[in-house]
Amino acid sequence: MNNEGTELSENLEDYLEVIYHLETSEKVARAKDIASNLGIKPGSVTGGLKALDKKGLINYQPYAYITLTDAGKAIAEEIAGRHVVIKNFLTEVLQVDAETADATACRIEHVIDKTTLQRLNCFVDFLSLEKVEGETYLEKFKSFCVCKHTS
Amino acid sequence: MNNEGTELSENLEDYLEVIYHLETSEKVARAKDIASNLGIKPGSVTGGLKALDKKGLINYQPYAYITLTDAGKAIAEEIAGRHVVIKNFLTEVLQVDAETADATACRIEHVIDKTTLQRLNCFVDFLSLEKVEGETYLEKFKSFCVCKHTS
DNA sequence: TATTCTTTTTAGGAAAGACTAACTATTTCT
DNA sequence: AGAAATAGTTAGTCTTTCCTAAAAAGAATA
Repeated sequence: MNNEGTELSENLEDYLEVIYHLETSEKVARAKDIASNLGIKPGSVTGGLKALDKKGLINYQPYAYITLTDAGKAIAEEIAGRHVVIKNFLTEVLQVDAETADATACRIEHVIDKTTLQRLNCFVDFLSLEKVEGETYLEKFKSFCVCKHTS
Repeated sequence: MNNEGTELSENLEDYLEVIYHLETSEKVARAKDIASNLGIKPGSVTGGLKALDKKGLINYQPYAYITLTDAGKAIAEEIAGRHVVIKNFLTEVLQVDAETADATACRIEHVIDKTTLQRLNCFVDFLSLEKVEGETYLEKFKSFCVCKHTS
Protein backbone atom coordinates (compact mmCIF):
# COMPACT_ATOMS: atom_id res chain seq x y z
CA MET A 1 0.00 0.00 0.00
CA ASN A 2 3.01 2.29 0.14
CA ASN A 3 1.29 5.26 1.78
CA GLU A 4 2.73 8.16 3.68
CA GLY A 5 2.83 6.54 7.09
CA THR A 6 5.04 3.70 5.89
CA GLU A 7 8.77 3.38 6.38
CA LEU A 8 10.90 4.56 3.51
CA SER A 9 12.74 1.91 1.56
CA GLU A 10 16.50 2.28 1.17
CA ASN A 11 15.76 2.95 -2.41
CA LEU A 12 13.51 5.90 -1.77
CA GLU A 13 15.96 7.21 0.80
CA ASP A 14 18.52 7.28 -1.98
CA TYR A 15 16.16 9.19 -4.24
CA LEU A 16 15.64 11.76 -1.52
CA GLU A 17 19.34 12.10 -0.92
CA VAL A 18 20.11 12.58 -4.59
CA ILE A 19 17.34 15.14 -4.99
CA TYR A 20 18.69 16.95 -1.98
CA HIS A 21 22.19 17.09 -3.42
CA LEU A 22 20.91 18.22 -6.80
CA GLU A 23 18.80 20.92 -5.23
CA THR A 24 21.74 22.30 -3.31
CA SER A 25 24.46 21.91 -5.92
CA GLU A 26 22.60 22.32 -9.18
CA LYS A 27 19.79 24.49 -7.88
CA VAL A 28 17.28 22.18 -9.51
CA ALA A 29 16.52 18.47 -9.60
CA ARG A 30 15.69 16.99 -12.98
CA ALA A 31 14.60 13.43 -13.62
CA LYS A 32 17.51 12.88 -15.96
CA ASP A 33 20.05 13.80 -13.30
CA ILE A 34 18.31 11.85 -10.61
CA ALA A 35 18.50 8.83 -12.86
CA SER A 36 22.17 9.23 -13.65
CA ASN A 37 23.06 9.86 -10.03
CA LEU A 38 21.23 6.74 -9.00
CA GLY A 39 22.76 4.78 -11.83
CA ILE A 40 19.43 3.86 -13.37
CA LYS A 41 17.60 4.68 -16.56
CA PRO A 42 15.37 7.78 -16.80
CA GLY A 43 12.32 5.65 -17.46
CA SER A 44 12.73 4.08 -14.06
CA VAL A 45 12.57 7.19 -11.93
CA THR A 46 8.99 8.25 -12.49
CA GLY A 47 7.65 5.48 -10.26
CA GLY A 48 9.93 6.47 -7.41
CA LEU A 49 8.99 10.11 -7.76
CA LYS A 50 5.32 9.26 -7.61
CA ALA A 51 5.86 7.21 -4.49
CA LEU A 52 7.72 10.06 -2.81
CA ASP A 53 5.04 12.48 -3.87
CA LYS A 54 2.35 10.27 -2.38
CA LYS A 55 4.28 10.21 0.86
CA GLY A 56 4.39 13.99 0.82
CA LEU A 57 8.18 14.15 0.60
CA ILE A 58 8.56 15.85 -2.75
CA ASN A 59 6.52 18.18 -4.91
CA TYR A 60 6.00 16.34 -8.13
CA GLN A 61 4.11 17.45 -11.20
CA PRO A 62 4.70 15.71 -14.51
CA TYR A 63 7.29 17.56 -16.58
CA ALA A 64 8.05 20.05 -13.83
CA TYR A 65 11.13 20.40 -11.68
CA ILE A 66 11.18 18.33 -8.55
CA THR A 67 11.52 19.95 -5.16
CA LEU A 68 11.64 18.54 -1.67
CA THR A 69 8.85 19.36 0.73
CA ASP A 70 9.86 20.38 4.25
CA ALA A 71 9.24 16.84 5.43
CA GLY A 72 11.31 15.45 2.58
CA LYS A 73 14.08 17.90 3.21
CA ALA A 74 14.23 16.97 6.88
CA ILE A 75 14.62 13.31 6.03
CA ALA A 76 17.14 14.01 3.28
CA GLU A 77 19.25 16.09 5.61
CA GLU A 78 19.19 13.38 8.20
CA ILE A 79 20.35 10.79 5.70
CA ALA A 80 23.00 13.09 4.30
CA GLY A 81 24.17 13.64 7.87
CA ARG A 82 24.53 9.94 8.48
CA HIS A 83 26.45 9.70 5.25
CA VAL A 84 28.95 12.30 6.36
CA VAL A 85 29.59 10.71 9.73
CA ILE A 86 30.18 7.30 8.21
CA LYS A 87 32.29 8.63 5.41
CA ASN A 88 34.43 10.58 7.85
CA PHE A 89 35.09 7.52 9.86
CA LEU A 90 36.02 5.54 6.79
CA THR A 91 38.31 8.12 5.25
CA GLU A 92 39.84 9.72 8.30
CA VAL A 93 40.15 6.80 10.61
CA LEU A 94 40.31 3.75 8.37
CA GLN A 95 42.05 5.63 5.57
CA VAL A 96 39.71 4.26 2.95
CA ASP A 97 39.89 6.10 -0.36
CA ALA A 98 37.19 8.70 -0.98
CA GLU A 99 35.36 6.81 -3.67
CA THR A 100 35.06 3.54 -1.78
CA ALA A 101 34.17 5.45 1.36
CA ASP A 102 31.32 7.17 -0.44
CA ALA A 103 29.99 3.96 -1.88
CA THR A 104 30.20 2.19 1.46
CA ALA A 105 28.70 5.07 3.41
CA CYS A 106 25.87 5.13 0.90
CA ARG A 107 24.97 1.62 1.93
CA ILE A 108 25.61 1.78 5.63
CA GLU A 109 23.67 5.01 6.06
CA HIS A 110 20.46 3.04 5.56
CA VAL A 111 21.13 0.42 8.17
CA ILE A 112 22.77 2.19 11.08
CA ASP A 113 20.65 3.22 14.04
CA LYS A 114 20.72 6.54 15.79
CA THR A 115 22.76 5.65 18.86
CA THR A 116 25.35 3.69 16.92
CA LEU A 117 25.80 6.66 14.65
CA GLN A 118 26.12 8.99 17.59
CA ARG A 119 28.82 6.87 19.12
CA LEU A 120 30.65 6.59 15.87
CA ASN A 121 30.63 10.32 15.59
CA CYS A 122 31.81 10.78 19.14
CA PHE A 123 34.52 8.26 18.47
CA VAL A 124 35.88 10.08 15.45
CA ASP A 125 35.98 13.24 17.54
CA PHE A 126 37.88 11.47 20.24
CA LEU A 127 40.44 10.15 17.82
CA SER A 128 41.06 13.36 16.00
CA LEU A 129 40.83 15.83 18.86
CA GLU A 130 42.17 14.17 21.98
CA LYS A 131 45.87 13.82 22.46
CA VAL A 132 48.27 11.58 24.32
CA GLU A 133 51.98 12.06 24.40
CA GLY A 134 51.61 15.06 22.13
CA GLU A 135 49.84 13.20 19.36
CA THR A 136 46.19 12.63 18.54
CA TYR A 137 44.98 9.10 18.90
CA LEU A 138 44.49 9.03 15.19
CA GLU A 139 48.12 9.82 14.58
CA LYS A 140 49.04 7.04 16.95
CA PHE A 141 46.91 4.66 14.96
CA LYS A 142 48.45 5.71 11.70
CA SER A 143 51.92 5.05 13.05
CA PHE A 144 50.73 1.71 14.28
CA CYS A 145 49.45 0.85 10.82
CA VAL A 146 52.69 1.86 9.18
CA CYS A 147 54.64 -0.30 11.61
CA LYS A 148 52.46 -3.28 10.95
CA HIS A 149 52.66 -2.96 7.22
CA THR A 150 56.36 -2.38 6.99
CA SER A 151 57.50 -4.99 9.47
CA MET B 1 19.25 -15.63 -15.40
CA ASN B 2 20.49 -16.22 -11.86
CA ASN B 3 23.14 -18.81 -12.69
CA GLU B 4 26.24 -19.89 -10.84
CA GLY B 5 28.59 -17.26 -12.16
CA THR B 6 26.44 -14.42 -10.88
CA GLU B 7 27.02 -12.38 -7.75
CA LEU B 8 25.11 -13.53 -4.71
CA SER B 9 22.33 -11.27 -3.53
CA GLU B 10 22.43 -10.13 0.09
CA ASN B 11 19.46 -12.32 0.56
CA LEU B 12 21.16 -15.46 -0.57
CA GLU B 13 24.22 -14.56 1.45
CA ASP B 14 21.95 -14.55 4.48
CA TYR B 15 20.59 -17.97 3.58
CA LEU B 16 24.12 -19.31 3.37
CA GLU B 17 25.08 -17.79 6.66
CA VAL B 18 22.07 -19.22 8.45
CA ILE B 19 22.62 -22.66 6.96
CA TYR B 20 26.22 -22.47 8.08
CA HIS B 21 25.23 -21.61 11.64
CA LEU B 22 22.61 -24.34 11.72
CA GLU B 23 25.05 -26.90 10.39
CA THR B 24 27.59 -26.08 13.05
CA SER B 25 25.29 -25.55 16.01
CA GLU B 26 22.39 -27.89 15.28
CA LYS B 27 24.30 -30.41 13.21
CA VAL B 28 21.66 -30.16 10.52
CA ALA B 29 19.89 -27.45 8.55
CA ARG B 30 16.15 -27.85 8.11
CA ALA B 31 13.93 -25.62 6.02
CA LYS B 32 11.80 -24.79 9.03
CA ASP B 33 14.78 -23.49 11.00
CA ILE B 34 16.21 -21.62 8.07
CA ALA B 35 12.89 -19.86 7.73
CA SER B 36 12.62 -18.92 11.37
CA ASN B 37 16.20 -17.72 11.50
CA LEU B 38 15.61 -15.54 8.48
CA GLY B 39 12.34 -14.30 9.89
CA ILE B 40 10.32 -15.52 6.92
CA LYS B 41 7.67 -18.19 6.37
CA PRO B 42 8.68 -21.78 5.52
CA GLY B 43 6.90 -21.59 2.21
CA SER B 44 9.29 -18.87 1.15
CA VAL B 45 12.56 -20.71 1.56
CA THR B 46 12.27 -23.33 -1.15
CA GLY B 47 12.92 -20.79 -3.86
CA GLY B 48 16.08 -19.57 -2.19
CA LEU B 49 17.32 -23.09 -1.68
CA LYS B 50 16.81 -23.92 -5.32
CA ALA B 51 18.71 -20.82 -6.33
CA LEU B 52 21.62 -21.74 -4.07
CA ASP B 53 21.55 -25.29 -5.37
CA LYS B 54 21.70 -24.07 -8.94
CA LYS B 55 24.73 -22.00 -8.03
CA GLY B 56 26.37 -25.07 -6.57
CA LEU B 57 26.53 -23.66 -3.06
CA ILE B 58 24.31 -26.15 -1.27
CA ASN B 59 23.24 -29.75 -1.76
CA TYR B 60 19.53 -29.65 -2.10
CA GLN B 61 17.16 -32.52 -2.66
CA PRO B 62 13.46 -32.09 -1.95
CA TYR B 63 12.61 -33.26 1.56
CA ALA B 64 16.22 -33.95 2.48
CA TYR B 65 18.49 -32.14 4.87
CA ILE B 66 20.37 -29.23 3.42
CA THR B 67 24.15 -29.15 3.45
CA LEU B 68 26.68 -26.66 2.19
CA THR B 69 28.99 -27.63 -0.64
CA ASP B 70 32.66 -26.75 -0.24
CA ALA B 71 32.11 -23.65 -2.33
CA GLY B 72 29.11 -22.69 -0.25
CA LYS B 73 30.94 -23.29 2.97
CA ALA B 74 33.83 -21.12 1.87
CA ILE B 75 31.49 -18.24 1.14
CA ALA B 76 29.52 -18.75 4.33
CA GLU B 77 32.67 -18.71 6.40
CA GLU B 78 33.80 -15.55 4.73
CA ILE B 79 30.51 -13.83 5.48
CA ALA B 80 30.45 -15.09 9.04
CA GLY B 81 33.98 -13.76 9.41
CA ARG B 82 32.93 -10.33 8.24
CA HIS B 83 30.07 -10.45 10.67
CA VAL B 84 32.39 -11.12 13.60
CA VAL B 85 34.77 -8.30 12.76
CA ILE B 86 31.96 -5.79 12.43
CA LYS B 87 30.17 -6.98 15.52
CA ASN B 88 33.37 -6.78 17.53
CA PHE B 89 33.88 -3.23 16.51
CA LEU B 90 30.32 -2.33 17.39
CA THR B 91 30.24 -4.02 20.77
CA GLU B 92 33.79 -3.56 21.96
CA VAL B 93 34.61 -0.18 20.60
CA LEU B 94 31.30 1.59 20.19
CA GLN B 95 29.71 -0.22 23.14
CA VAL B 96 26.60 -1.06 21.18
CA ASP B 97 24.45 -3.70 22.84
CA ALA B 98 24.83 -7.24 21.52
CA GLU B 99 21.46 -7.46 19.86
CA THR B 100 21.72 -4.20 17.94
CA ALA B 101 25.29 -5.03 17.04
CA ASP B 102 24.22 -8.33 15.56
CA ALA B 103 21.43 -6.78 13.57
CA THR B 104 23.68 -4.02 12.29
CA ALA B 105 26.57 -6.34 11.49
CA CYS B 106 24.13 -8.52 9.59
CA ARG B 107 23.46 -5.65 7.25
CA ILE B 108 26.90 -4.15 6.97
CA GLU B 109 28.53 -7.49 6.28
CA HIS B 110 26.99 -7.44 2.82
CA VAL B 111 28.25 -4.05 1.81
CA ILE B 112 31.75 -3.73 3.19
CA ASP B 113 34.70 -4.45 0.95
CA LYS B 114 37.72 -6.51 1.78
CA THR B 115 40.23 -3.80 2.51
CA THR B 116 37.84 -1.75 4.61
CA LEU B 117 37.14 -4.83 6.67
CA GLN B 118 40.81 -5.54 7.06
CA ARG B 119 41.45 -2.06 8.33
CA LEU B 120 38.55 -2.21 10.69
CA ASN B 121 39.91 -5.40 12.10
CA CYS B 122 43.38 -3.97 12.43
CA PHE B 123 41.91 -0.98 14.11
CA VAL B 124 40.08 -2.99 16.76
CA ASP B 125 43.33 -4.79 17.48
CA PHE B 126 45.14 -1.53 17.86
CA LEU B 127 42.58 -0.20 20.28
CA SER B 128 42.37 -3.25 22.47
CA LEU B 129 45.99 -4.36 22.43
CA GLU B 130 48.18 -1.26 22.27
CA LYS B 131 48.72 0.80 25.36
CA VAL B 132 49.60 4.35 26.23
CA GLU B 133 50.13 5.57 29.73
CA GLY B 134 49.35 2.12 31.06
CA GLU B 135 45.93 1.88 29.47
CA THR B 136 44.69 0.47 26.19
CA TYR B 137 43.41 3.00 23.72
CA LEU B 138 40.02 1.49 24.16
CA GLU B 139 40.04 2.19 27.86
CA LYS B 140 41.03 5.74 27.09
CA PHE B 141 38.07 6.08 24.79
CA LYS B 142 35.69 4.67 27.35
CA SER B 143 36.85 7.22 29.90
CA PHE B 144 36.45 9.92 27.32
CA CYS B 145 32.89 8.81 26.69
CA VAL B 146 32.05 8.76 30.36
CA CYS B 147 33.40 12.26 30.77
CA LYS B 148 31.40 13.54 27.84
CA HIS B 149 28.18 11.99 29.02
CA THR B 150 28.46 13.02 32.64
CA SER B 151 29.67 16.54 32.11
C1' DT C 1 0.16 -51.24 9.53
C1' DA C 2 -2.83 -47.28 9.47
C1' DT C 3 -3.62 -42.88 11.16
C1' DT C 4 -2.10 -38.53 12.65
C1' DC C 5 1.14 -34.87 13.03
C1' DT C 6 4.89 -32.26 11.21
C1' DT C 7 7.56 -30.60 7.56
C1' DT C 8 8.25 -29.37 2.89
C1' DT C 9 6.90 -28.21 -1.50
C1' DT C 10 3.67 -26.23 -5.02
C1' DA C 11 0.90 -22.91 -6.96
C1' DG C 12 -0.79 -18.57 -7.40
C1' DG C 13 -0.29 -13.72 -6.23
C1' DA C 14 1.58 -9.28 -4.69
C1' DA C 15 4.97 -5.47 -4.24
C1' DA C 16 9.26 -3.16 -5.33
C1' DG C 17 12.40 -1.92 -8.60
C1' DA C 18 14.55 -1.99 -12.94
C1' DC C 19 14.47 -2.33 -18.20
C1' DT C 20 13.06 -1.11 -23.11
C1' DA C 21 10.40 0.98 -26.58
C1' DA C 22 7.08 4.06 -27.92
C1' DC C 23 4.87 8.32 -27.16
C1' DT C 24 4.30 13.09 -25.42
C1' DA C 25 6.02 17.59 -23.58
C1' DT C 26 9.12 21.03 -23.46
C1' DT C 27 13.00 23.64 -25.07
C1' DT C 28 16.05 25.33 -28.31
C1' DC C 29 17.44 27.02 -32.55
C1' DT C 30 16.90 28.90 -36.94
C1' DA D 1 6.54 30.25 -35.41
C1' DG D 2 8.01 25.70 -36.83
C1' DA D 3 11.38 21.99 -36.81
C1' DA D 4 14.66 19.47 -34.34
C1' DA D 5 16.58 18.01 -30.16
C1' DT D 6 16.09 16.96 -25.42
C1' DA D 7 13.59 15.41 -21.51
C1' DG D 8 9.91 13.00 -19.26
C1' DT D 9 6.19 9.64 -19.05
C1' DT D 10 3.63 5.41 -20.11
C1' DA D 11 3.01 0.72 -20.93
C1' DG D 12 4.41 -3.70 -20.83
C1' DT D 13 7.84 -7.07 -19.15
C1' DC D 14 11.16 -9.17 -15.96
C1' DT D 15 13.36 -10.55 -11.56
C1' DT D 16 13.60 -11.01 -6.75
C1' DT D 17 11.48 -11.97 -2.68
C1' DC D 18 7.94 -12.42 0.06
C1' DC D 19 3.05 -14.22 1.24
C1' DT D 20 -0.98 -17.72 1.81
C1' DA D 21 -3.37 -21.92 1.15
C1' DA D 22 -3.42 -26.43 -0.33
C1' DA D 23 -1.15 -30.74 -1.49
C1' DA D 24 2.42 -34.14 -0.76
C1' DA D 25 6.01 -36.47 1.77
C1' DG D 26 7.94 -38.26 5.80
C1' DA D 27 7.97 -39.42 10.72
C1' DA D 28 5.76 -40.86 14.83
C1' DT D 29 2.54 -43.43 17.26
C1' DA D 30 -1.47 -46.23 18.48
